[in-house]
Formats: sequence, structure tokens, C-alpha cells
Amino acid sequence: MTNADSGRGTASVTMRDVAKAAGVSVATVSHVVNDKPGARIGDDARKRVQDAVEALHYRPNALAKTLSQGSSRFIGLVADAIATTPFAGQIIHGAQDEAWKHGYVLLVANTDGNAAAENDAIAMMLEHQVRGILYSTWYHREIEVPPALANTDTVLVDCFADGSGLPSVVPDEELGGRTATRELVDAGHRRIAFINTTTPSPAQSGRLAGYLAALDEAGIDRDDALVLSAAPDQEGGYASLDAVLASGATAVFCHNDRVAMGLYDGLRERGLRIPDDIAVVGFDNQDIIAAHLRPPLSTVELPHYELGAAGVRLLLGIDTRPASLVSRVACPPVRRHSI
Amino acid sequence: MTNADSGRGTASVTMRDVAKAAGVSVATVSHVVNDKPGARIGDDARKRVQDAVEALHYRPNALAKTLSQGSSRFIGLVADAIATTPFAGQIIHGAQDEAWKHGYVLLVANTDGNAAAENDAIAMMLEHQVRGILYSTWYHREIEVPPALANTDTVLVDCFADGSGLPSVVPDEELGGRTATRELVDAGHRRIAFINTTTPSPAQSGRLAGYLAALDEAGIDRDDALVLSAAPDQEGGYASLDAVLASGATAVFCHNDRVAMGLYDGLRERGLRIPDDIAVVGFDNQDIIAAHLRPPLSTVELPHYELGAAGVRLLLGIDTRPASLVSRVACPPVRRHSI
DNA sequence: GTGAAAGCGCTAACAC
DNA sequence: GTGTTAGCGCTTTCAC
Repeated sequence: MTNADSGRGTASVTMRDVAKAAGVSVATVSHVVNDKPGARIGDDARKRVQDAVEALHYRPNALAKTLSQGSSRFIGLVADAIATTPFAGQIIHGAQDEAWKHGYVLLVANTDGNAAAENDAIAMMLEHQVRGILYSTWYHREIEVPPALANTDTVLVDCFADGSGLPSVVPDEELGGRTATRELVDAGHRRIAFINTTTPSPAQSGRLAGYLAALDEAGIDRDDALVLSAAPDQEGGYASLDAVLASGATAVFCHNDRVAMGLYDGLRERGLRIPDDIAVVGFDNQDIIAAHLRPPLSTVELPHYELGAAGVRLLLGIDTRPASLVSRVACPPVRRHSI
Repeated sequence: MTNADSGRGTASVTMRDVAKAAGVSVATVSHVVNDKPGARIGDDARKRVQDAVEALHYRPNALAKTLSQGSSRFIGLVADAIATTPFAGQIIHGAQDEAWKHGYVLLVANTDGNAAAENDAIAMMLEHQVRGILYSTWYHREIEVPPALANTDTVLVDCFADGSGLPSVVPDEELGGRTATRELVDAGHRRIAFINTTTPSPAQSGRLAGYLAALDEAGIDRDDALVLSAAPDQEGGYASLDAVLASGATAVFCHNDRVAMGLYDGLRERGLRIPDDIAVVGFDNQDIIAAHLRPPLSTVELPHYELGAAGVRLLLGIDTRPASLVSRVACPPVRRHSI
């Protein structure tokens, strides 16, 4: 039901049209439309303008406004993989909500980790006069900053680049590992296994450090036999079963929820009950998995939404820049029924 | 390492600067920068301009260009839930890739299904002169078209609104159900159960119709005892175990992958083997689940990426508008090891 | 071949 | 209180 007015967008009715209809000048229209603070506009004129705006369905042209003001309300978000997991979606969601809250809109681009696409995406965002760029990855890691990002206000989200001088916001892996482990300790466990990933990463080292710290804190002796390693997915968790059992652990902290899911399978096949025979805690809080395992998995949340939100706050200078270039955000515990 | 040039974006160097540096007029610069077809520019002038562009790191202002040309290169995507599942992410991904391919950029907004947010989002997109709007939902359903969408070029993605006159692109649920069932039939099964969802939806009716059609096609008698219903998640699948077993089915088509996951749990607890004792096929192809169940789940894919891509093609008028307002895209089979 | 100038829709001085 | 006017960075028509 495209009516005549449509066609190429709802083009056409401009401020000048409103001015003419209201019998005032465009300046006056501009003032009332933007509700300018110090603008002294007569009540009648104001009303006539408002009526005309209504009648004509006037809609300001944000692009023209940007052009004349010089500063845009765009924030660019370039992601390496927006669809692989819900993770990137959560970053986008957080960034979008926060941007919105401050009157900004989000421009998104996916690069599939491809350098050329990345450059194009960044160039395009710059051409659109973005206020700044959020460069994000779908899992926490160190990156090389794309050269195109030089001379641009950018913040790294879920990644970092030492020596780049760019601010970055990432999950606090160590604190997360500590939190997960502590949940187990608090439930009375003393022999706690940790299935770490085989992949070197901030998650690998951070979560291990957290695990160890929690043990120390609780006065529990470290035992190398309790730290296992496996591929960070279901298969890895399933494959760890024997080692877990052999370790004599009464509880296990899994590198992530997928590992926990695999472990669940193995445990079930052996007729072992969670949490009665063995307690399990995951990491990530991948909702589709964690909330629906049997029993629902206790875990620790990777705060992607918050990462995105904090990223725009940093970019906009709303959060006072922390002393350190990298802001770490906590991974809160999500208590379900596997402990 | 923010250098002086930075500050508020990489502002400043305009076409005029380039013109001055190259000793030509802005018109000439415009012509060479845009490689205008019919523009007769001397080789030397062209070169001088190109050099100046390089030297000054000139970057065109896309907003100004839009303003003077009248037509923008933005496409808006409003989603009701971008972070719940990877689904919306895939729609965004597909839309972004396709938009990009045609020189458009994606503006995204999340509304959390909230009508006010929806209106704001749409208004904001219109103010930014989007070429059109993609209105998407994260699961296939009928919607009420937000009034703000009137007089706008919009296409509905993964949803539809009868009588709205708006074009829409959705998954072909029936064909998908048929495909899933046929995979089972082709493997030799004759007693095939279908665990449908309890939630009325296009998926509920479509997949059932497809299941029935596949049976008919194969000359297998329908048997009401074989069509079960359950909540569309792991819990539902697990709870269906007894009914499935009682039905005497040798294979089961689950309404979605999550149901299949729950069923797997039940089957495993009973010591039943997949696919030897019973074959299972899912729907959705939720990667995190389907690819990593034991055994990996055969399923049928919900083509979200393609939905997003097809949506922009429709919007841009690249795909010739199909006769019917609703385009259905196929759900291809994904063969793994549960059949 | 190249340049001058008008204009896209809006804002912001500044005049009246 | 309200209007005039000069841009914002770019495209485009039309002279030269």
C-alpha cells in the first residue's frame, strides 16, 4: 500500500515547508523543533509550528543536521563474527542499548575476520563520520590493530592489543575462575578438578589463575593431578571423563559450558548423578545449553552485553577512563542446580 | 596514541582542501574521486588530484554526499531480540553482507519487542533517511505491523502480516518438515513419530503438514498415535520419552534441536542407542547443540542468514518481486549421525 | 577540459 | 521574539 508520499523513502517535507505553513522562518522552526534552551519564541508562533509539524508529518533530516553541526551521532561496531554464537549478538545488543540511551545509533559491520573486509568496513564507517569505532571479537583474545583504525577514536571490545595504546574492555577471566571455583568450595568441596582448555588464551591462563587463587584462599592444597586439559567443547568434556574420575575429585570446574555438557553425557552414561555424586560448574552461561541441561548447569557468566555497553560508555567518555587501558568486567555467578 | 589529527574523528580534510592542493576546482575533484563516466578530465589534472587525495588522506563525507544526492545508502534493520539466540545474529549477518555487496550499510536497532522502542527505532531510522527497513523477528510468526512503518519501504523478515500488503520472507516450514521426515523415510523407517510443539505457530502447523505430506508421499499410513506434542525445548523432549517409546516408533522427528537434545538425554538414560535403536532428526540446526550432541544430530536448517540476505534483495528490488507477497525459503537438510 | 555557482536540509550567529 | 544569512561538504548544471 505504498502511497504517493512514499516511493523513495518518505522524502520531501522539509523545514522550509513547515516554516511556510506556519508563517514563520526556518530558524524559528528549528528552534521549536529542537526545543532550544535559550530560544525566545512566542507561544502562538510555537503552537503554529507544532501544528504544522503535525499536519505535514514533518520529520527532521538527521543527516543534514549532522552536516551542519559537524558532529555525528553514529557509532560504528565492527565484529569478526556476529553469527557464530549468541556472544557477538549480546555485544551488539549491549552496545546498541547504551548508544541509543545517549542518542547515538549503531552502524554494524561483520568482517568474518577478513582483513580486507575489515579495512573496507572501517573506511566506510569513517566516511559516515562515526563518532568512534568499537572493534570487537567474539571471544577474548589479543589482536593486531587494523592500520585503518589509526587516528580514530576506537575502543577494543572483548579483545586487546598491548602497546597499541587503545582502551579495551574484556571479561575478568581470573575473577571469573575464582568465582566459579569458590562456588564449589562454598558447597563444601575440597577436591576440585579443573578441566582447562588446550588452547592458549587469556581464558586459559586467567581461569587457571583464578582457580588456583580460590584454592589458596580456601586453604586447599594445590594438586596438579586435578588440573586437566581438553578441547573446549562437548567432545573435550566427554573425553575427560576418565581423568576426572581417576582424579578422585568430588567437583569439577569446566573451562566452559560446552565442556560441562560433554561431561554430563559421560557422567550420565556411567550412571553418576549431578550434583550428588559429583558437582559441576561451567563458564560462559550459554543460555541454550546451561539453562537446559539436566540438571540445569551452575556457571559463571561471560558479560558480553555489559562489554558492549561499557565499550560505548568508554568511547563516549561517559565512564571516566580508568587508570589502566584495559577495563575488566566481572563474570557473575549464575546459580542453578549442578552444585 | 591519539595524534593531533584525531580528536573528534578524523574530521576536516575536505574536497576543497584537495582542490586547492591540486590546483583545480572542487568540481574537478568530485569528478575524479567519483570516477564520473562522462567526465572529461585531463590526464595531468586527474593525476594531480589523485596525488593530493593520497597526500592529504582525503576521505569523502558520505553524509554530505547523501544530502546533495538525495538518496541514502542506509538500510535499517529493526529486530525484536538480537541476543536471545544466534538466530537474529544470522539474520543481521545475512542482511549486512548483502547490503554491503550493494554499497549499503546497515543500521541496527533492538526493540526487545517493546512497542515504544520499536517506534523510536523506526523514527530514528527514517530521520536518517534509510532507503528502507527490514523488520525482523527471531522466530517465525505473524505480527502486527507497527504504525510507524506506514509509508515506508519495508520488508518483513521471519515474520508476516496478512493484509498489510508488506512483502515478507520466511522459512518454508512445510517443506522443511517434509525434508526432515523424508530423511527418515529414505533411511528405511516406516514408523516415524513427530514430536510437535504445543505452541501454535507457523512452525507448528507447517512442520506437521510437511511430516504428513512426506508420509503420504512414501505411501505410509498416517497414525495419530505417532504425533506427539511437547514444550519446544529440552525439557519437552525429555518428557516425551515414554510416549515415544510407547508409540513403537523406530525414528522420531523432533520439532527442534532442543527437543532432540532432551530426547537424547532420556534415550541415553534408558540405554538406547542413536541411531541404532532409534533414529532422530531435529529442526533448526542450532550449531552449538546439533553439531555436538552424541551422536551429532541430523537436522534441517532454519535459513536465517538467507532470510536476511533475501530481505535486502527484496528491499532493493534486486530479486524480482515474487508474485506472492511472501517468499518462502527452503530449509536444507544437514546430515550428521543420528539417522 | 575545467570552473562557478546553486542547492541538498539544517544550524547558528546576528540583525532587527 | 523572529527573520536573514552564511555556511556544513558535496553534486551537478552550465558557462567558458
